[in-house]
Amino acid sequence: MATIKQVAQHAGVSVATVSRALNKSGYVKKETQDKIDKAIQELNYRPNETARTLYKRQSRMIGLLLPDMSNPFFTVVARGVEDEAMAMGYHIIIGNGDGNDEKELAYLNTFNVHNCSGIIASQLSSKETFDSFKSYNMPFVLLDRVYEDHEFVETNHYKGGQLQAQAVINGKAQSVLILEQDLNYKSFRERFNGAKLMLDEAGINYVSANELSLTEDDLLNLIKEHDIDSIICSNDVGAFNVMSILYNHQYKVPDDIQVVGYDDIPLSRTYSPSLTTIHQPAYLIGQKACQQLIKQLEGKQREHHQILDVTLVERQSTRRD
Amino acid sequence: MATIKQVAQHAGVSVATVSRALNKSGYVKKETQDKIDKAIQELNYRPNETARTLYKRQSRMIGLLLPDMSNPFFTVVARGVEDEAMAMGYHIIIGNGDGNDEKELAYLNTFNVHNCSGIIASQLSSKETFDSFKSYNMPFVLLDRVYEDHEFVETNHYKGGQLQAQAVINGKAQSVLILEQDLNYKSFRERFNGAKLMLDEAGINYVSANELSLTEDDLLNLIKEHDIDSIICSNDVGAFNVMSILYNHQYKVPDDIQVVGYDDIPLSRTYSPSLTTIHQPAYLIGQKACQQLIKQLEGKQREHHQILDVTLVERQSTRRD
DNA sequence: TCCTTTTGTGTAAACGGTTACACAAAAGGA
DNA sequence: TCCTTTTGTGTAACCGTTTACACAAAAGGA
Repeated sequence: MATIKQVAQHAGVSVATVSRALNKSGYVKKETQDKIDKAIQELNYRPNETARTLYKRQSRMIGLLLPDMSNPFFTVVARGVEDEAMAMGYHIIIGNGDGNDEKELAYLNTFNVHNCSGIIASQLSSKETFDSFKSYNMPFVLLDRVYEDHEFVETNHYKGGQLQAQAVINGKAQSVLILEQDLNYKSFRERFNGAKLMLDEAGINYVSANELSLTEDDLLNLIKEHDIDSIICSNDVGAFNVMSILYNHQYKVPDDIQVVGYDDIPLSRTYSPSLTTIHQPAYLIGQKACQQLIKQLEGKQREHHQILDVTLVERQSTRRD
Repeated sequence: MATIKQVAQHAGVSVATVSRALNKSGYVKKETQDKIDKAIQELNYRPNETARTLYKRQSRMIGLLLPDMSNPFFTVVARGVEDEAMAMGYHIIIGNGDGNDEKELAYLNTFNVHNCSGIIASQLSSKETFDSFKSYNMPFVLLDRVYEDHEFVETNHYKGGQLQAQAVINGKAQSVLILEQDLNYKSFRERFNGAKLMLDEAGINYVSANELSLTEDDLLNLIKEHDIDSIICSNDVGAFNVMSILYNHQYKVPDDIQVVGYDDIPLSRTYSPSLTTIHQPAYLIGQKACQQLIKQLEGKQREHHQILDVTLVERQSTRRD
């Protein structure tokens, strides 16, 4: 690879001039600029980002920390981040935290020692991790599973919960099972509260259980015991799981039991029966978070808390009047 | 952030000694080592990777170029790469090529100017891109959609195609529709050939069509026209799509039409009906590719062409005797 | 014309590490 | 004891950029 020194030599100027020409900083005579451009062409020169980063103490890289990119929701978020970053001339170092403190901190460290200019993170699994993040003094934006006292992009989970309830109410629910996830996260808690409120108001019975620790037998028992006719799941992948179990035990969806998901991942449209779910603008979340981070980096004005809207998508897994 | 200079000062030694202590290169007296360790502790020092990279002209980063990480198959591959890289002390810069020459070259360039030590790439969309990759003289390993004359990790696509045919033959297929994808890729071509051979041998009729350009109406027409009772899809996501269309037009899977996918993405197990498909060890592919690349980086001996096995997973979307 | 400002360029010092080289002290061998 | 080898450490160059500073030439204003 050619270096700036070689370009300078080839063009018969100093490296400082080449650098100025390159970055359009400072004065450069037209002729000189042309000579330099020609030299760059001929040597196929591309400035070394590492050297740049070292001097500026800032790389044009963004650390992206997700719980697990195998989850289709986060995959789409990641694409949103990635495309936006690419468009703005940034790049992504990706990490999967797996809800594991140590891994999260390891990635935080990685991002730091690589002079990433900022971080986009979802689900810092403990308050301590979050505090560590703050202590690094790197710009960062939280995503989806957020802490109130920091910049974030999320969706309206409370409304999402309400809409889930609305969906089963539309299908004349009598006895509902709400499958929740870790209620330590504000997002899950709000969905849960939203759904409960709505069901309470409608005077509909419900029970709840933790989706993560629920076995197939647990589920079937709950259904029998409470005569469940509607299930609210904490995400689409979970809903598919539930529907699969129902299918294998001769429950008809939505006639015997209706199911509503959360996320609206791409497959929920083509699943059969297609899944009624809450649409979260995953790609947009990623994009917005990236935009917000870059604004933060550049010291531009911005909203510190973006809350995006969610909508109910009614498909075949719930009943309709 | 503390620098090596500060550590040196704090410990009362030179930077060279600190560096040697850090990297366990060269001689360092036990006492000195202890002093340095103490200083590192107290200053919370972590060496700056950028500076390291600049001198060594090698970062511990690997560029990962995928067609599109929204595809669950590649997501899992990516996790395999990521976990393995993490375990070996490397990190991943990720890029989505979207089957687009320009993007692929842009990422190649990014990886290069960031001094990535190597690249793992899938689907270089043209021979020219592939040649560009070679011209950068960076170590790289191809994945899944490979060129014969370079190091790669892939699966046995020919066998995969045969197994797909086997699956529908097991279900007493009479008239098969094969949905293929871009036959310019060896992988798709081999699957196609494998399936055809198998069907020919069994004396079963088949027609084929390109899945990417196929509309819903096209599909329904083909089914009617050729009295199709079995469909071989080029991947699981495509199979879900097909099943969704069949479901909406009152075709029963597998009784009227059986469907077989390819990839065995996580959801194919919970889909209802669960999908008969070809299991590709996606995670393992990622892992192996990463291992192979790192061996290449370290000049270690290795297999240049790894071909992993695939298996048929028979589930509910095909008939059985 | 002389003085001031603008334009254009080069020299050299950073950025934060690694390592070649030099050299001194300690250890080992005769 | 003297010589050789091993051990331990520091100085300074280097990696490839950016930029502060110095300075000269050109342009502009009176």
